[in-house]
Amino acid sequence: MADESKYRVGMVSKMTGLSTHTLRIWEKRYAAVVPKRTEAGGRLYSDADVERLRLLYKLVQGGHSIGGIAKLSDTELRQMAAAFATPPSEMQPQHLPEVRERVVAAVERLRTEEAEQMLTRAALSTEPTEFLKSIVGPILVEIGDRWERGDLRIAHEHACSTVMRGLLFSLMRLYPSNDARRRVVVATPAKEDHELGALMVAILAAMHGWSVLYLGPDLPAEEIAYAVTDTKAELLMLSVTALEPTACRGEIAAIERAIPKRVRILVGGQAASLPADSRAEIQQDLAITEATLNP
Amino acid sequence: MADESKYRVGMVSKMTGLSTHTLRIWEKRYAAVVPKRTEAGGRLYSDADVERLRLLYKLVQGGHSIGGIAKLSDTELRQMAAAFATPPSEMQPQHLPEVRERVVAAVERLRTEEAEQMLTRAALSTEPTEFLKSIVGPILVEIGDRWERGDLRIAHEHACSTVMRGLLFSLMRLYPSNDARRRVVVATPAKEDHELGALMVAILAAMHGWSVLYLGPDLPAEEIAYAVTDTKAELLMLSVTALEPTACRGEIAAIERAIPKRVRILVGGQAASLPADSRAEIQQDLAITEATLNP
DNA sequence: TAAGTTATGTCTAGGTCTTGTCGAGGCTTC
DNA sequence: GAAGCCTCGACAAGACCTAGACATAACTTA
Repeated sequence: MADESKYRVGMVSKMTGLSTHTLRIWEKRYAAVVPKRTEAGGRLYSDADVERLRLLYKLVQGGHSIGGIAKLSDTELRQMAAAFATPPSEMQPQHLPEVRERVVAAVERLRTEEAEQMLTRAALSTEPTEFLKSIVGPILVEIGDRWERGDLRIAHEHACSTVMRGLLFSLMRLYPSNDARRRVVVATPAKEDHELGALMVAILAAMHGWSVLYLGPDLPAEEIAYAVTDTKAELLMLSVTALEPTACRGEIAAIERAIPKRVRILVGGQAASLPADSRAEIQQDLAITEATLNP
Repeated sequence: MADESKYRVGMVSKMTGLSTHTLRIWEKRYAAVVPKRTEAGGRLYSDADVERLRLLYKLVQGGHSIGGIAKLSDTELRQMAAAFATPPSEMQPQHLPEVRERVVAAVERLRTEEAEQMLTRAALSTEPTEFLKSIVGPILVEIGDRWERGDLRIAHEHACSTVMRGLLFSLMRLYPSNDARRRVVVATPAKEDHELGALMVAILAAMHGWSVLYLGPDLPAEEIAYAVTDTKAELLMLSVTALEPTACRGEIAAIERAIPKRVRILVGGQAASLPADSRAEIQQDLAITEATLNP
């Protein structure tokens, strides 16, 4: 492990892909790497030097200027390279699991401000659909599971869903719907208290330019029908998470009878269930819903 | 690891999606970000600059004018992005009674975007307590009354409370609680579904620097007690709007038995009702609650 | 409704800075 | 003596800089 300076400049050129000219000029102008020398003045690079050069080259190819990065430490370079490996404009997908973990940990300690803060950051730096699918959904599922296992309490579940509701409401306000022609009503049938699914699809719709009337959870069939008719909506989205299938079918049938035929009906959520003769469509996957919402 | 200003304009362009022209002109016209310079005059952006630019771009894409938001602080931008679609600068004081009227009219026609927009403006241009007392409260009362008279439907009431909830959630996020010592838990007892009152006091508390754990509506006594104990809160605020007095007293008694004596308990809302031997305090008026919250 | 005004993004022009590549002339090594 | 390396100065392409002109759209005002 002694002095491992063993490569001469031509060798390093072949190893890194940089020309010998470039190697020399990077040293002269930016001191990007400063190899040892033989007594006669020849450059002798170490493995560490080569590693560093490869890192630099990678970053330069990625668009960084050598002048700007040449003086950074190896650690910083590695960080940048890691952050750079994936598309630069969005938060890295591999960070998402970590966000999930930390949010759940915060909820566990009932530190909702922390959870909120992390979620907000993630929401702002992630593509919204991705955010809903990779953060919000999984976290809700995890909290729900752990609650059923007795691992978490109702208080945790409440705290978490409160934070999520706040966040999703805020997110929805980011998309001012202005296209009055494409109206959609979003709600949850009577007795169905879980509104997070409805909020998520409401956001998707708003994102895609729809004018959203979000009515929230637990709304009787005739009220949903009234809202659809009154606003001349062309689409109705229902979310059913915990309702028994029978009740679900009953409500949906009642709604179908009461609204114009031209109104399309989408039903999503884990407990979605349709009457036999229904014209509504079940959509479990947010991605599919999103496709449906596209003009 | 210092404040590494390391990205040049072309790089930042790739990272943010803004053209180099736009980056320069935003700097020149609005001082949206003012990057460091190299000795030769080249722009050097830091990570913070990039994040700010992404935030700005996001808001601009969402319909804001760059001129209106360029000079806001990072915090304000984040809050806006997370909470409000309207920049704080555009707000002018408005006539509160008129706002009320117009909001109610919008709800009547199920035009929630309109209602939301007006409320948001009012919220941002009015002193928060004033806003809650003169706008939110009265509107809820009016809608409730007209619903009982059969003048409005459940759908209207739902739409209205949904808008309000969204707004109040967003409003709450404007006050990041930082004083970890003064913790307060806000919730609604079991079977009490109306959370707007709780949201209102939660906002008041957050405004006054409390660290708020908002648990939402319909929480069993033992869960509330757990949350209070676990977070070492020194204050518990309950809101009771529609619960029968007996149930209310029962829940409150159960909570009192389960939490430390030193925790102060405030109960507000139209249907607030205390057990005979209670040490809790009833507070109907937001102003009084606010006074209590003051250090 | 038409004609200004304002706000905003894009483009051009002419000059400076950055950076990779070359070649000349000289030294070492095999 | 051929190959490899060294230093230094020159050079061209491309990235950037400033300033100002334009095009467009939204809003005001006449």
